[in-house]
Amino acid sequence: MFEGVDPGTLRAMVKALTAECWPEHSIVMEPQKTITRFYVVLSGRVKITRQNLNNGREVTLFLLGPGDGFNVVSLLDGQPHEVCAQTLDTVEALSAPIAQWKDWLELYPALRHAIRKYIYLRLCHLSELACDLALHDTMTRLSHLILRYCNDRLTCSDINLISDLPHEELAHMIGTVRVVVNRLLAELKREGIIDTHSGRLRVLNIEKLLQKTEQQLYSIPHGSSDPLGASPH
Amino acid sequence: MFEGVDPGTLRAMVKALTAECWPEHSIVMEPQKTITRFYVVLSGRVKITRQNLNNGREVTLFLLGPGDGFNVVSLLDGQPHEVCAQTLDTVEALSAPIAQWKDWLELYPALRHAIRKYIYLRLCHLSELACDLALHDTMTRLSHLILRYCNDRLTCSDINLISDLPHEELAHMIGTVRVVVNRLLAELKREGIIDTHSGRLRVLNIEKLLQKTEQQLYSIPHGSSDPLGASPH
DNA sequence: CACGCACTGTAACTTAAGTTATAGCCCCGG
DNA sequence: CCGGGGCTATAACTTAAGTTACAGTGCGTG
Repeated sequence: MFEGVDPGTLRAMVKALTAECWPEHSIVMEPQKTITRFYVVLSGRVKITRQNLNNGREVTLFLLGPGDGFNVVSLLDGQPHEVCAQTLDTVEALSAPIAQWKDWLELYPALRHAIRKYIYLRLCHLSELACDLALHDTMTRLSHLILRYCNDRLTCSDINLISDLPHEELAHMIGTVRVVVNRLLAELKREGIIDTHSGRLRVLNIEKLLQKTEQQLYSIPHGSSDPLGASPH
Repeated sequence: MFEGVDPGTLRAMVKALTAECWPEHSIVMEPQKTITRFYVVLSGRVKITRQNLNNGREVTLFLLGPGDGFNVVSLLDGQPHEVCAQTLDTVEALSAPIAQWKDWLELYPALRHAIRKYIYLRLCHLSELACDLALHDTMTRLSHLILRYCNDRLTCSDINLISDLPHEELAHMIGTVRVVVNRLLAELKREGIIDTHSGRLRVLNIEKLLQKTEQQLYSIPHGSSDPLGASPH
């Protein structure tokens, strides 16, 4: 979030920031407050969600951890937003009024660049989410989710932010429901791709997990008169 | 896109802009070119899409018309993006290299604000799309689409940008397929909510269309034991 | 140490929505 | 005025994924 911003600037800013703390599973802000302050998470996780009051469904647009900022729209002169921010753990955060942030943005080019880059990441995340929802089945979406939050692509023994989430929360992140996530995780476990012990998700075989995301490839396309005579299967 | 930017600034900019024109149904740029130039549409429509090569599915992230800009990510120092821009009509556009736009952004605060606001709108649109896909059924999504593109909420006799699109394109905008859109439109027609003549979609009853988006409310919730003392079985 | 609570695990069933197929319509060009 | 291409319309069928229900498991607390 603040990469490339020099320590002097940060020190100047920190005096004007207010520290706040919320217990786990509490609501950080209601829609009408989405345009008053911009927050930076210090510890704990916050989810930005939206609900459908008719059918009780919920979707998580962003899962934020230490170093993440939220209420980006407020920095873009936006209107109040129909989103809800909720904590998943005990959360500490710093915040300042929007007007203050705007002053800083005018004053410090490095901050401007950092925020610009951060907004870019947010845009990417949202378009990823929308594409996933529109183009892929639930298994592919779940695999994507696990892969995306593998913090280290090589070792991949730890899936921070996500590894201890209940199935319900995972479901919200890929636009489905608890039972389906459970079903899919059971399948992945059966195939030795993942493992869950004491409520922690671990990836055992990242190659196989990657294959899962493209499994549609392997399903034979009906007619199946193959071009080169070699019959598959 | 350029609201609030004074004519002097625009005049200064226009000299450095390159005019381009593409025929309908042509590809404007490939993913690797998404970080070289920023475009502003003068006439015609452009769709920003993403595809799933496995199952041939496609989703339209943005439908842009005159006055819209595209390649916003490039202004945010982004990486190349796996999106594809295609024209729906003959399209005229102005463009300039990213570096040029960045200079302008530093020079003209009004332009900075305009772009900021525009990016906000894009973020909103994407989060709307993601929420719709995750939370609502296809009928609700289609109704939302029609309502959103009703250019005038009162008269609503014209659905610009959308009214002459083939069902296939509408389907891409709500993450479904042609046949389903056709089915849903047939239902809306049967109920006298819309009308299609000579390939143009028109809204006849906007109230009823609004109701369609919340229809989940009216479906009786199975058991239906009354709220006043009946045992929930 | 047992009670309750929050979560996981599964099975049986239902349904929305995707797939396949085929017929008809309309406009444009030869 | 005929034929073909692109689009609409509709029906029959299939399936992924959502729903309901209930049993099991583990953990913290009184």
